[in-house]
Amino acid sequence: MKKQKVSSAVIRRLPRYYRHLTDLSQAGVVRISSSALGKSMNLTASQIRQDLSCFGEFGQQGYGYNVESLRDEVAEILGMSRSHTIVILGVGNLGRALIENFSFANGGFELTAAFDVAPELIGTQISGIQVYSIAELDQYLQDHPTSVGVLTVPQSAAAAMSERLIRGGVKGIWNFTNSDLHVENSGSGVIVENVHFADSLLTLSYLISEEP
Amino acid sequence: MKKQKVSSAVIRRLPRYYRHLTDLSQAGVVRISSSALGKSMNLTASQIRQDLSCFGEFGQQGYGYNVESLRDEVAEILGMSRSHTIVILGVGNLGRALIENFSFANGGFELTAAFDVAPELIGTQISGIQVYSIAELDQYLQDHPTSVGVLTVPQSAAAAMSERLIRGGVKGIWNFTNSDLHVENSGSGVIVENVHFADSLLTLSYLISEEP
DNA sequence: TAGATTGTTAATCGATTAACAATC
DNA sequence: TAGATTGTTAATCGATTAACAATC
Repeated sequence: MKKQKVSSAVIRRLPRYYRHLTDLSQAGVVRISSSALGKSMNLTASQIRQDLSCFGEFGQQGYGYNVESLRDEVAEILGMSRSHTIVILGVGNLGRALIENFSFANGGFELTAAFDVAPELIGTQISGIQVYSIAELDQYLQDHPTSVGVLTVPQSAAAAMSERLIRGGVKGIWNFTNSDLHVENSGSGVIVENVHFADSLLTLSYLISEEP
Repeated sequence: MKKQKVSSAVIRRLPRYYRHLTDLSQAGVVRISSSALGKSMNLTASQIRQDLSCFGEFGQQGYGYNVESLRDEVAEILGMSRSHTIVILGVGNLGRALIENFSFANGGFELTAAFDVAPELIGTQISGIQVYSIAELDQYLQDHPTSVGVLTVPQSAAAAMSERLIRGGVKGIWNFTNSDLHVENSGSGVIVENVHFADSLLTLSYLISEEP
């Protein structure tokens, strides 16, 4: 794998490559050219070749790319085989929705625990995942090295929970609270990935409002 | 409001401006300069002035911007005062989480109905929102002009539901299914805004895997 | 008035697209 | 071999940053 800083634009396209290649593979497609893949993904062939060249040489002149092996390469690039572990903070509707319906395993993540403050939830299991008291979080993280913490807590709790996750040694925070976490100054190198529903809907609002 | 095509990069920053200005306003801040706002949002002062200049002149030399009135301008630009209506397709965990916990009203949207196939849900209300049978969708959209449809259905149903929403005359689709909808060829001008959890988590996976 | 800060024009930087020699 | 298609270098396009006259 080449060592060069890969631009964020490229990184954000990688999961789409993975998704499309998975679909193609399941549809039985064995090989594909950059121009065919581009057509199906709404990208130029140039861009696809340029993107992939950040990571290596996966194609063959005159042939194109083998769908399955390219898919595997992208999975590897994305770190999907690294057995990351993940815990969820906040078992409200959204936390529960993720636990019950989101396939962490498909992304190479193992969901190991959930945490909440509600006494009626603590000690129960949801889809086989144990719910602990938030009070046990720090100890848990110490005992169980964890790659990512998911923040599905109320916005008012976001900053404090984020700090505890960082102190607990997570490498990333998947933030569903409608706020910008400030982790730069922690010097921890922790990555925050935001899923801002509200921002997303407002973007849509703008786009439909501008229509003629 | 100036008429120029505004770049997607700028549009995606607008909700963040709105969010930060709301916070500032609630914190009692009356005026702010582009450089101070930039510092708090991790943008350059230039970029902020450049962004805002796409839509008009909202500042004053030597003073900066009035927080509250800039916030109101951004809200207007985002179309938040247009009384958009919205319906949810799919009342699983995620649909329910949105109905019960997401404040559509904060974004200027009125949530008017939900649809599902489950007999035990149809006819009930969730947080005051009536759940209809998916079979009634087309008639409903005909009777109640709707701005946006939210797709929280299983991926297998996404394409069909998307088509029915478009035929029903929505202007936008808020897509939570892990798939790329192809609406370009419908010639309808419908806007799709995606919230791809899986892509987001894979991006995070990449970023934490690259760390030293 | 002097200092601060805007909106805008120009300069720089980065990302996308095009072109093409290499080669399967 | 001839045709197809890659990886990469060069050209273009767009977005961000810097600079500055205008002015509150």
